Order: sequence, then structure tokens, then C-alpha cells
Amino acid sequence: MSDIPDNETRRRILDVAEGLFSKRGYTAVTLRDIATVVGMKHASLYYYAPDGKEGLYVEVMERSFKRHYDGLIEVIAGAGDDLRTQIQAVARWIVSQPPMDLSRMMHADMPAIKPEHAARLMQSAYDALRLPIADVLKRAAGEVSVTDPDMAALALVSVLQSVHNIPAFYPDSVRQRIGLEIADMMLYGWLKR
Amino acid sequence: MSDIPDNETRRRILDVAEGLFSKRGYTAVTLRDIATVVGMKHASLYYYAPDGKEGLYVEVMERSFKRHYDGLIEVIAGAGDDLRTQIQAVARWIVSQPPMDLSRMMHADMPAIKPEHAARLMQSAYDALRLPIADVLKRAAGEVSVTDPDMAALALVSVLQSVHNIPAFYPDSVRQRIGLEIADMMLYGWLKR
DNA sequence: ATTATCTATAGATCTATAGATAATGC
DNA sequence: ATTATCTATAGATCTATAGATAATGC
Repeated sequence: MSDIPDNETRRRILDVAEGLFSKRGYTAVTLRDIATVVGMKHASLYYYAPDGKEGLYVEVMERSFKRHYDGLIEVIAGAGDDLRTQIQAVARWIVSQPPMDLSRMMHADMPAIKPEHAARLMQSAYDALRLPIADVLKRAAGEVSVTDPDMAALALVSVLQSVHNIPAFYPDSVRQRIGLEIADMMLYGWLKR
Repeated sequence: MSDIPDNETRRRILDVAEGLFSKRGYTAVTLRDIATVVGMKHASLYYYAPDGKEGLYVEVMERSFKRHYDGLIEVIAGAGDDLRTQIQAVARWIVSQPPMDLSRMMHADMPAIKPEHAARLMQSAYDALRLPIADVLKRAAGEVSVTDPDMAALALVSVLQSVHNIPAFYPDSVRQRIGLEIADMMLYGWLKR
């Protein structure tokens, strides 16, 4: 009658699963891949994730969206009142996180899971990224002229994601720098003149 | 001793395969999926594509990159001398094409195929999108201040791709319009002032 | 005889479950 | 007795191949 354990091993499994699912997507990752990285047999994953692959994916993605939302709110709040500093904080945050490929999620991952899960997940994904950034733009309405803050927020996220296409052998500092340049480029386009 | 047929059916198979692979990626698409849409049994695909799934993927993607390169060169040339018109032509072209998710290709599709194929394919992908657009920006060096035209070109492509995340039940005209707005937003950020 | 399909099936791999085993806790 | 693993295996599905079949062309 005992429940799912909640310990270091479980967190490790979730972390590994999130990294792999975020990078390669639902179908390209097998339970064996996850188990191999964690260092156990794939059957043992069911001890920590009884709902199997789909359950693991859903849990791990929801956790990721929540962390993105909370993280963005926090770094924006910590960036003071300056718009440029706020946008740069967003850029640094996105660059620091595992890639989040909304396009792949929508077209490849979602069709492979139950529709109820899919609908809720995509909503969370868009909200987590859109709401905090659109708020920044709305609060700065005096400085910028943006027709649709929600679209602009998603556009910023979309371009920033491209830093994750920089080959892995480059140091993180390169991704950081390019992320900030992209942020400036977008901001520059929004500023009134 | 006869060769691979080159007829209407084969072209249809390539078109269907390109649509599915572009949208969902290599691992999420099965030969059954392709065969079902085409309207034949999956085993029959081998008659037209003897190199199997990987061969079909590679052929179809190379064809897609070539079409992108040729298409971009052509619509840019047809857009006259005005920078904004050229960028808008690029936007219209990208919106009109099947989605091209470079991030998913790099992180999910490439690890699943032979490394020799992967290296060449990714090079073609980046070149096809980067070269024509970076050229536009270099020719307009007097009007815009862009630090790295190659990066800017890929950034434009990256944001434009997000029109393909607009739910399918919206008419194409919505994607078109948003594509043009995105193009203007990026251009606006590049223009000298 | 050639062309274009199909059915049947081998072999690989994936998810998931059942049940064995070893270590630890009471 | 509980916890955390493992081995073995069922059942599904995928890629790929072999060989049958029907239509068309000579």
C-alpha cells in the first residue's frame, strides 16, 4: 500500500527525463535512454514512475513549465524598473534552461500522448512563457510600441531558443553573449523613436 | 535490373514524407504513417524507396533544402531593390513552406541517422536558409546596422517559423499577416536611426 | 516480361508487468 | 516486512525482406 518514493533517486530520474525529453522530444527518447543515464535498468523506472513513459513526460514537463513561470517572474522582479535590464534578465534565464521547443511539442510530442494531457500541457507551456514577458511589455507601454504583447513575448522566446542550436562544444558564455545580443536586437525593434 | 521508378506516385510519396517529416520529425513518423496517407501498404514504399526510412528522410530533406535555397534566391530577386520588400518576400516564402524546425532536426532527428548523412544535411539546412538572407542584409549594409548578418538571418528564420505554431484551424491568411508583422518587427530592429 | 501492388513474416526494439533477490529496518 | 533493485518475458509495433498476385505491354 506504500506510495511512490520521493527521494534523491526520484529527483534524479525526473531531472534526467526532463533533460532528454526537452532536448529530443517524446518519441525520440526511450525509457532505456533515461535508465541508462540514471544508471539503472529501465524496468526499475516503474518503481519511481508507475504511470510509465507518458506519466513521466507529463509530470516532468509540468514541473518545467512551473519552474519557467516562477523563474521568469522572479528574475524580472529582481531586474528593477529598467526595461532593457528586465529583457536581459529574461534572456539570461532562457539561455540557462534546457531548450523548450514549442513547435516540436505541438506537432510531434502532443499527438503521441492522450489528448486531455496534451491540451493542458500546451496551455501551461504557452502561459508559462507568455504571461511574465507580455507583462513586462505592457508595463513598458510608454517606451515601446508593440501591437500584440503576447505575440511579441512568444517571438522573443522563439528567437532566444535558437541559442540552443549553438553546437555543444562552445562554452556557455558564448550562448549567454548571443542571448543578450538577440535580446537587444528584439528590444531595439520595439522601442519607440 | 530495372531502377527506381520516377513517376507521379513516387513524387506523391516524397511530398507526403516531406510534410510528415518536416512537421513531426524523423522518429515520430513511421513508414506506416506515410503509406496510410499515400494510400498504400507500408511495404510497398520500398518499391519506390529501396533505401528505407533513413534514405527517404535524407532524400526528402535535401530536396527541401534545395527548394528553400532556390526559392529564397528567386523571391528575393523578384522583390526589387527595396530592403523591406525583400524581407517581406522572405517572410511570405517561409510561411508558404512546410515548417523547418532546425532545433528538432539537430537534437532529435540527426542523432537517429548515420553521422555522415547528419553532418551533410545540417550543413545544407543552415546554408539554404542563411546564405540568401544574409546576402540581403549585407547588400543593405547602408540602411541597417547588423553585427552578424549570418546570425541575424537565422534569427529571422527562427522567429518566422513560429507562424507554424498557429493552430491549424486558422486560415492561411492569418499566418501570412503575422509573418509580415514579424518581418517588420525584425527589420525595424535592424534599421539605422 | 514488367510493373505495381499486396500478404506474410523475420528480427529488432519498445513499453509494461510479474516475480526473484538482496539489503536494511524492526 | 519494506525498499530498491534486477531478470525474464508478454505483447505491441516498427523496419525490412521475400514471395505471391494481378494488371498491362509486347
